[in-house]
Amino acid sequence: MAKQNTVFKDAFNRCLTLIAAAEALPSELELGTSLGVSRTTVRAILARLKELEIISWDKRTKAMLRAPQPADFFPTEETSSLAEIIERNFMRRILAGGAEPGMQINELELARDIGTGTTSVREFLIRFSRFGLIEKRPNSHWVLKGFTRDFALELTEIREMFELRSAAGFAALPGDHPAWRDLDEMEALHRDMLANIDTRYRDFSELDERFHLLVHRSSSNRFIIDFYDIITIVFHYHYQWNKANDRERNARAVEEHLEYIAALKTRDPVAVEHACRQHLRSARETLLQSIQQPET
Amino acid sequence: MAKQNTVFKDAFNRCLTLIAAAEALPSELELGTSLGVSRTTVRAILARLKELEIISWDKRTKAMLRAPQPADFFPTEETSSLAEIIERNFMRRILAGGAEPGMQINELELARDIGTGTTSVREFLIRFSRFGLIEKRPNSHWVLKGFTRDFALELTEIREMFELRSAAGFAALPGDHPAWRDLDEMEALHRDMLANIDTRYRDFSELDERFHLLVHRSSSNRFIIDFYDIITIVFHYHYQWNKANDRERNARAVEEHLEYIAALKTRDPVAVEHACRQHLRSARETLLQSIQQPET
DNA sequence: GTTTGTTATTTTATCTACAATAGACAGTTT
DNA sequence: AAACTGTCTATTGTAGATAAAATAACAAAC
Repeated sequence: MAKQNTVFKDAFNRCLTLIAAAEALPSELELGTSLGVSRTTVRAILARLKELEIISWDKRTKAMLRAPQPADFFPTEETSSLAEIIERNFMRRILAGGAEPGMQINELELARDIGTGTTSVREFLIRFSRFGLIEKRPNSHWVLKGFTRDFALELTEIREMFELRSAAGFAALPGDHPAWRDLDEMEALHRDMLANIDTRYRDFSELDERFHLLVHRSSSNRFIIDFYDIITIVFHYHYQWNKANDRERNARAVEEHLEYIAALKTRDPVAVEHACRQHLRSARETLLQSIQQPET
Repeated sequence: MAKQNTVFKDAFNRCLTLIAAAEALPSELELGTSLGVSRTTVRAILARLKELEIISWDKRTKAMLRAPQPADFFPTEETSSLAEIIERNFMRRILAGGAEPGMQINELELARDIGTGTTSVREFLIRFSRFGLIEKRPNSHWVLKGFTRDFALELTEIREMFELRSAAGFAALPGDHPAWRDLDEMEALHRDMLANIDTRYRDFSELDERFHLLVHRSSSNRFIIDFYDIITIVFHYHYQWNKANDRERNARAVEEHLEYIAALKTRDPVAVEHACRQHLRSARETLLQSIQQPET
């Protein structure tokens, strides 16, 4: 197999939920842009919808025949791209499993375990290397540097520099900048979550990511925004892995975000810095607490 | 061809210059470590040396038969790794050639032009993408973001944050830290160069890189050190490409480095920050001047 | 003028194969 | 017995091939 048709399968599934609501089907081109795929793929999707007799399709007359059933969807395992599969697999190994720093990483072995070719694994490792957790020895293996205390400290040091700068930049944005509206929206989402924190606290990870990204984007510096990818992936997997006290931790974090947002709105640099530092301090604590070994 | 034997050829050449001086040949293992290659490669080198009748080789008795001739060396074109070739080629295209931002990059075309397989080009692009000059559209092409004024400003913004922090960290190192000796050595190199600036100014690029790396290393933060790769590659190719007034520019920079070094030695945070800012300001000016188009 | 049918072409994502290189182990020499 | 060498195996680096997906072109249909 040269290429899995995961793009098709994933778009097909999304298309099913999309059309379940709407009655009339839009044009091919329109469907393509709303699903984020090309016309070739859209036509493949339409062909399959017709085959399953979910829609009738003759030229530009497309009509719903029946509502999509759960059985119509492709299984979710088949909709993730290879890169996602490899990432999940790899992160599970190095975060959950006992992966000691210094361990060697073998491309072929990794590929076999995941059930994929070496090329994809290789490309993943190259992309992943920018996160500073692995390192390549040319003509030889990769070395796992490990999710150590040092790593967390170095990561948060940069994060704090960047976030303080971004926050100051945000507070200095002109009053008619669209970011202020986004911030209002963000505040509403936080208040919503806080009101129903007992049932919603698991969704905090995603909200957290969106909030900080909003702040960082105001820096309009590609290096700051790109660096946030590292934070995102680390915290994303970290949340999945370390669930101790997450209800309280997240509730506290939502409150801190609200204070941070309020400070931004005052546009007072001193207040912003104070709220930002406060939140960053507890984020660091949370991260450090989850790392067992007291590394040098 | 599955793999070029550039490691062998390069190591062979270095071995020729190495043994030209020494009389006796060391053991295979020793030779391997001093050339930075494995025993397999060392044995291939020895076999060729014997074939060319430069040495006699029987088990552990190895003796020089004649001095190496220029003709014995492999041509330098054959000693660069594929990654280096691709990098040079690509940088020439995007820096020297008129590469407009927004241009599409085609893996296959690039590979054909360079005379290599697509895999290597692809891997290069993935590695290179962390420099923020190109961006990938999944399932589609790469987009050149271009070496624009914006890029230079974003790059120098981060550089200045990191360097100020590193410089402050350096000044705070304990007095017996080995970095102080390295700094003395670095100072001597600068004085040497300044004394013969008319003939030596072309070597400044390399000295510059070494000096700043020394400062950054004191941060012992992998993200700061890694980021310096971007600075290095940009300035490296930038020097090759923009030679206007380089004699004066470099002379001035050497002087600034000496002031910077002197400030570090005082260990006075205020003096350090002042000298550091001074140097960073002129480095930024130099970079910006070389970018023609006044981008938004 | 927008949408579709049709068809062809281009380009990426991924697999497989193979030479170069690294590394391990056992045997040999001093 | 320590250092070195002969031999073998494992792994990486790279090329080439192939299916999925994107892109393009254009006439026909609405």
